Amino acid sequence: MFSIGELSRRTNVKVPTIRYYEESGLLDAPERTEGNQRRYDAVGLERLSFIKHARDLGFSIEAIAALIDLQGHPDRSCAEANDIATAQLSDVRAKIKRLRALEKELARISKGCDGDGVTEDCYVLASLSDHGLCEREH
Amino acid sequence: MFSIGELSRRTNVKVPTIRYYEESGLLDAPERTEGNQRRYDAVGLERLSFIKHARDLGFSIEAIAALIDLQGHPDRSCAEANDIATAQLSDVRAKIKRLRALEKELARISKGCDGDGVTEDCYVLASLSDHGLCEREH
DNA sequence: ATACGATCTCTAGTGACTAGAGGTTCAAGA
DNA sequence: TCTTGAACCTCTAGTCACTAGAGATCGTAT
Ligand SMILES: [Zn+2]
Ligand SMILES: [Zn+2]
Ligand SMILES: [Zn+2]
Ligand SMILES: [Zn+2]
Repeated sequence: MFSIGELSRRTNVKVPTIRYYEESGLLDAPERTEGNQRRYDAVGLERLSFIKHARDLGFSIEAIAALIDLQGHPDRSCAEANDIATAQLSDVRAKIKRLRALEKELARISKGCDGDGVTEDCYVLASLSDHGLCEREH
Repeated sequence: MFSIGELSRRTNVKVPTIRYYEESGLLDAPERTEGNQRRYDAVGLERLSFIKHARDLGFSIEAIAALIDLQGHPDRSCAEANDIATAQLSDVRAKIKRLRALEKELARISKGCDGDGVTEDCYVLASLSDHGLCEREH
């Protein structure tokens, strides 16, 4: 049995975030001391580690709630878990694609200015004013 | 002179977003009709196009405000504009790097599950429970 | 017994919008 | 000129995943 601060230290999840997860329904409300302080056990620690890892991989709170729900039904098909992971992967890939397009344009834009001129002639400002200078869509 | 709806159509920025930009100080408050409706001119259109383009490239409202301020002083050095663009490029690159690490782990995780088993044996759920299965940090 | 760090609840703020309520104005057609 | 209805107005609240702070209480070590 350990306090919320101890749980925080063991998982690298901040105390207010742990309370937020409880309020959001991701974490079960733990036991309390007589003085109303939360006390966790190994199950709580494992659960929070799962949540932390999933958040680090970019899953939304909603997706994590669904995954936790699945975990609670060990004999159900895991198709939905697979769907959630696949959707997350697609999402990440879409973000990468978009960011790569931005990277190309930004590299071009920042290369066009050495920071030595005046703003009137600045290629950064000119580029932002005119998408026609961009080499592709973004 | 045209309405906010017309400005919205020409820039592909939604009407409430235009009002939000005005409230945030990015757009000057335009003239109003006797009945209190906003009326824009070419200058407003140009300004909003600039903002839209910068937002599409991922610049924050705050950065855009700084860039607009620089635009208003044509004879000042453009070093700051260059700094802002460079910082944005670094930011995008850092995001790409992180997302690529996530992509690798997520690809491994979702490949390890074909969605045919039960959740008890699911590699997706096992991987989320145990960061030790990950091949690298993320 | 006292001190003091940790914990409690509650409210509000972040960024960049988006949605909705309830009311007013504009412009086109009759 | 009148009427209709789309477009406009302001204001509040909601989104996501936290983060910050106030003010009060608790737990534990000395
Ligand atoms: Zn420059
Ligand atoms: Zn562009
Ligand atoms: Zn599976
Ligand atoms: Zn991992």
